[in-house]
Formats: sequence, C-alpha cells, structure tokens
Amino acid sequence: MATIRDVAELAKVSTATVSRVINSNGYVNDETKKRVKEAIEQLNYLPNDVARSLFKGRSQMIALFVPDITNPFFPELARAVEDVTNQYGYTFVLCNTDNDNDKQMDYLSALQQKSVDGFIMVSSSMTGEHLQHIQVPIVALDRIISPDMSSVTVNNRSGSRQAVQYLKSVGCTRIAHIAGPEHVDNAVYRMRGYLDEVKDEDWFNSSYVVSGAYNFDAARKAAMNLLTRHPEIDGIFAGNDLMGAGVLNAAASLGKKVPDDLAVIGFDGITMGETVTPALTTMAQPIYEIGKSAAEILINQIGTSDSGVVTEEFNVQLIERQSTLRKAETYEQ
Amino acid sequence: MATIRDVAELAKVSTATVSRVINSNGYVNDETKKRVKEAIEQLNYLPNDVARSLFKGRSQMIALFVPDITNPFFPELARAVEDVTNQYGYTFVLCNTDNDNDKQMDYLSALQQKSVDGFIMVSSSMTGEHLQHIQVPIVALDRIISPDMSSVTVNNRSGSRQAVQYLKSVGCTRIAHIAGPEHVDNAVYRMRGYLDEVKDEDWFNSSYVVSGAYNFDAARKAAMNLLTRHPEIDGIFAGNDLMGAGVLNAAASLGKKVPDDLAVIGFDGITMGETVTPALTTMAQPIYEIGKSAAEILINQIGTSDSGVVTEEFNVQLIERQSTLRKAETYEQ
DNA sequence: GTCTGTTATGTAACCCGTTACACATTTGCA
DNA sequence: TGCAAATGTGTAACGGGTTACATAACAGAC
Repeated sequence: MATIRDVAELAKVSTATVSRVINSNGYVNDETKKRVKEAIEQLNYLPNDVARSLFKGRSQMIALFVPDITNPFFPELARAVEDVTNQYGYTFVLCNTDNDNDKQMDYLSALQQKSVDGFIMVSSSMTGEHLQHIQVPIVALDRIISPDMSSVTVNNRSGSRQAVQYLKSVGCTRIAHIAGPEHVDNAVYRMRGYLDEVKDEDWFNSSYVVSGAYNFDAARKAAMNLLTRHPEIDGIFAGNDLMGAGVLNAAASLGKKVPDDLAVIGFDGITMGETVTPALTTMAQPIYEIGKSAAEILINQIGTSDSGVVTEEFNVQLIERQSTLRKAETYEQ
Repeated sequence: MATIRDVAELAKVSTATVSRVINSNGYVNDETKKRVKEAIEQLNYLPNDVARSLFKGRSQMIALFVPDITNPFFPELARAVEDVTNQYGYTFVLCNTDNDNDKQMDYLSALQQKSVDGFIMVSSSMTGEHLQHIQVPIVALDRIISPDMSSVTVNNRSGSRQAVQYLKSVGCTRIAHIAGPEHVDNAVYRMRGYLDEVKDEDWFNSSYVVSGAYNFDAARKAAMNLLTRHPEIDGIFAGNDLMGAGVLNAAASLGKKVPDDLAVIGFDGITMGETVTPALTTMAQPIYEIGKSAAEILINQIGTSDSGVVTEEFNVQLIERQSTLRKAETYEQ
C-alpha cells in the first residue's frame, strides 16, 4: 500500500502539501495540485484511515445496538440507520446485544477503544449510570434509556388505544391483550394504552391481559392458552407483529377463523405482517423514519459536540389488512 | 482518556514495560507487573485500538457483506458470523450491499482504509477480478464468487432434487418451480435440481418453471399467475422460503387448500417458515453452521496468512411441516 | 574466573496522516 | 513606495501504541 510519503516523493512536494490536496485544506497552487493528483492516481493511493483516526481521535464509525437482529423489526431499523450514516460518510457497525448487559458493556469498551464517534441504542437494560462515562454522543431508539439522553420513539400508549378502539369499531366485544416483556418500556406503554380503553368495560377481566415476550413462540403459546380458557374472546391486540403472527398461528391451530371469529391486530408494521395469512392488521411505526431520525440526531450531536437533549416521538398509523377486515366492515368501506 | 504514558509514569516504568504487561510479552518482573496493573486499574486505562491498528496494520475487524439485511435468511447468518468473530476478539461489521457493485466497491475501499482484517461475502455480482487487488483474505458464503476463493455453500442441486422427490412422495403429480433470480448461482443450481427430477416426466411442461426474485412479492405474483393458468398444479417447489411464503399467500387468495390441493416446499429453513400458516415445509440449510464455518475459515486464513483455498459444502435437510403434510401422509407416519 | 544464557528494563524509531509554525513570495491598497 | 494580507510550501511535532536494539544484572557451566 502506497503511503502519503510515496505520493509526496513522486510529486516532488512535501507530505503536508499532499495532505492539503487530499483534504482540500489551505493553499495549494493549481499546478502543484495537478501533479499531486496524478501521483495519487498513479500509485493508486488511498489514505490510511487508521492513521487519520489516531490523529483526530475520531474514526468515522457509528454503532447501532439492537437486542436481536433476527427479529425482523430490527433489520428494517438497521437499514435506515445504515443508509443515513453511510450517506454522511460514516461506517456503520451493527451489534447484537441479546439485551445482555455484559455483552453491551463489552461492545461499549471495544468500540470506545476504536474511537467510535457515537452510539444508537435500542436497549431496555442499559441505564444512564451504565453510560455516564461514555465520552461520545448516544441516542436511544425505540426505548427510552434516560431522561437526559436524546431519544426517538413512537406514541406507544395512544397508538395502542387507537388499536383497541379500532377492534371495537370492527365489532369486537371481548378484547384481550398479549403483552410484550415487562422490562421493556414500550411494552408497558402499549399495555397501559390497552387498559385505558378496556378497564371500564363491564366485560373486562384482568385475565384478558397476559404477558409474554416479543417473539412468536411465547405469543403463540399464550394465545393458545387464552383462547382455550376464554373462548368468548373475539379480538386480540398483540404487543407487536411477531406476536400477532403467533396469535394467528394459535387461532389456526384451534380452528378459529380470523377475522370472523377473532380479529387480530399487531404493532410495528414490519413487512412480515404482509406475508402471513391472513395478512396482519397493525399499528405501523414509521420504522425507516425513526431510524433515520435517530441517525440524523446523532450525527448532528457528533458534529456540534452539543449535548442538548432531543426527544422525538413519532406517530403510529393504522394499516388495515385481512386479520381484522370482516365481511361486514369490508362492505362498509 | 489515560494513555500508556500516564500508566508508565504512575507505575514508574517505561511505556515498553507497560506494553509488555498488557500483551503478556517479553520479561517483566512480578513486582513490576503488579505495580503496572495497579496503575492501569487506578487510571481506568484502556489501550487505544487505533494506535495499535496503525502499528500492526490490522484492526481486528471482520466485515460481512449481505445483499439484503431485511431478508430474514441473512440476519440468521449474520448472527452466526457475529458470534464467532466476537468470540475470537474481532469486531463485526455488517454491510448491506443491495448486490450493487458500486456499493460493494465503496465498502471495500472504505474498509480497506480502516485495515479490516478480512471479508465474508454473500455476493452474486462480485467476481474474482473485482477482488484481485484486495490484500486480505475473503471467504464467499452462500454463493461462490470464484474457484480460487474459499467458500461455504450447501448442496443446492441435490437438495432440490430431494425436495422434488419428496413432493412426489406425498402424491404430487404436477410439480412446478418458482425460481430465484437467474444471476444468483444457487438459484440456478436449485432450478437444475428441479429439472433433473421432472424433465423426463410425461406431464412436464416448460411453463412449469417460472423465474422470479428472492422475495415475497415476486413469488406471490408468479404463483398467482401460474396457478391461474395451470390449475392442475398440485405441488410447488419455491426457490427459497420467502418465496414459499409468497406461494402460500397466493394459494390462500385463490382459495386453494394447502396442503391438500397444493403442497408447497421452500428452501433455506429460516425461522419465518414456522410462523406462516400453514407452516412451511422446507429444505433447511444449516444456517448457523455455514455462517460459523465461513467465519472460522476466514479467521484461520487471517491467522496464518495461508491463502489455501477451502471449499465446504454442507447438506440441506428436509423439515416437514403443514404445507406438505397431507392427511394420508400424516397417517402413514 | 570467564563465558553464555536468562531475566529485566529502558531508549527511540516506527506506523501514517495532520497541522502548527516558519518562511518566502506575491498581491492589493493606501 | 511601503506594509499588510493572501498565497504557497516545507519542517517537524504529534497522536498512542509496539518492538528492535542496547544495556545490565545475575545464574549456572566449565
């Protein structure tokens, strides 16, 4: 690999001048600039980013922490973050944390040692204390980490209310909720939103709320259980789309017809919701937008070393699909 | 951030000695070692990886190129690569290429400038020529790039034959294939495997093979078309599981009962196959294993700078699920 | 007692860009 | 004409580790 000194020698200038040409810094005569550019071309020279990073103390890398890359919500989010960070010339590093604190702390120090410029974190186990000694900006995504850290989230609670209202509007009279994990803030907000809408209904019964995990299997089992024990249930609001798919699967196993016997709505708006049968109605997050926004906030904070806290809350949007489109309603539209 | 000089000063030794302690290199007196370790502890010192990388010309980073992170096959693969690379102390960088050559070349130079230690590539657009000037080891995964580059793949052709044989064994007498993109080698092998099994059947008709893309929508449309035009088809071998899900969706739209009117088998063995209704029978790749194997081969080549070409081919395995489990067959088991 | 090998530690060059500072020349304006 | 500002380029220190080489003390062998 050619170095800047090789280029300097070939162009008969100093390394400082080459550096000026590369970075369009300071004064360089047009004639000289041309010679340097030719030398660069000839030697196929690429500047060594490591040397650059060492001097600057910055590496042009941004890391995204997600709990589980095999949950389709996160690749969609990662995609957005990657696009934006690349666009601004950063290298994107994806870290899978399993929401395990040790793994997150390991990644944090490994990446700090590499002079990473900033972090975007989807985490429900990190706290402000864990992160207080981190020198670079951090933006929390999808889940709030601490009130004094920038974050990008959605209106989980009111979105959930909307989901339940919608189930009522398609004629559901016994609506259950299969909730996400209790230690994840957005799962809690979603459950609260559900409760806001149902707690005063005379049919409401606390056993209509069951808690699970943000995955297919747990939701499937929970739904099997719930629907067996409470055959009167005719609507389920699932904590997310993956869980919604689990509910659909359970319904099929039990011979319940969706949407006619049971209407199902999820949350997130992942592509997978379109691929299940019947397609899953959902409260869609603007996934790409929130990822993009988190990346932009972070990059802005990196640029300005301004530690002002920015919190953005996006709105979710109802997307109707087959899992709630009962014949009667279909006609109404 | 404390530097090695701060540690040296506090421990009253030279930086060389501190370096020896950190890396367990050369001779250091036990007493001295203890003093240095205390100083490191006290200053909360972490070595700067950038400085290290600059000197060594290596960064302890490994990059994985995948065409599309939102296709669930790749996160599962990435998961394996990440686990193994982390285990060996490497930082894992995931790059989404869209199979776009420019994007891949951009990533290649950006990462080379960062002294990345090696690449694992899922690519059907890169060739040996594109990569000939890359100085670090590369392992091709899922798709072969060049005969003189290490690779990890599966027996696509014989696996596909097995899939078609299996459809025959559950009673299918008109079997179609919705193929993956023609520019992807494994899609071609899968199609060949299909043809091996059907080309001599008297019912075979070249319009039973339609080509699509490795995604849900294209497969869905292709299946709608195929099944409308050829209502006699009673078995479909889809190019991968995502396409299999598309076929299931098309069947549902057309009121075809799966598996009784139409048996469907996919390829890949992604988790998503279990979450669709009915669950999708598939020729499962040992996804985690192939990712792991690619990472191990790469790390081995990095360690030894041995450029010997290793090619591994894993076997796929039939996983029977509802999409082919006809009642008759169920009883037979 | 001398020689060799092991143990222990320090000095300084090196990896490769970046940039503060120095110096020289030219331009512009009073 | 005189002086400040703009232009052009080089020298060398710097960032933070690593390691070749030098040096020295000491143990064991002959």
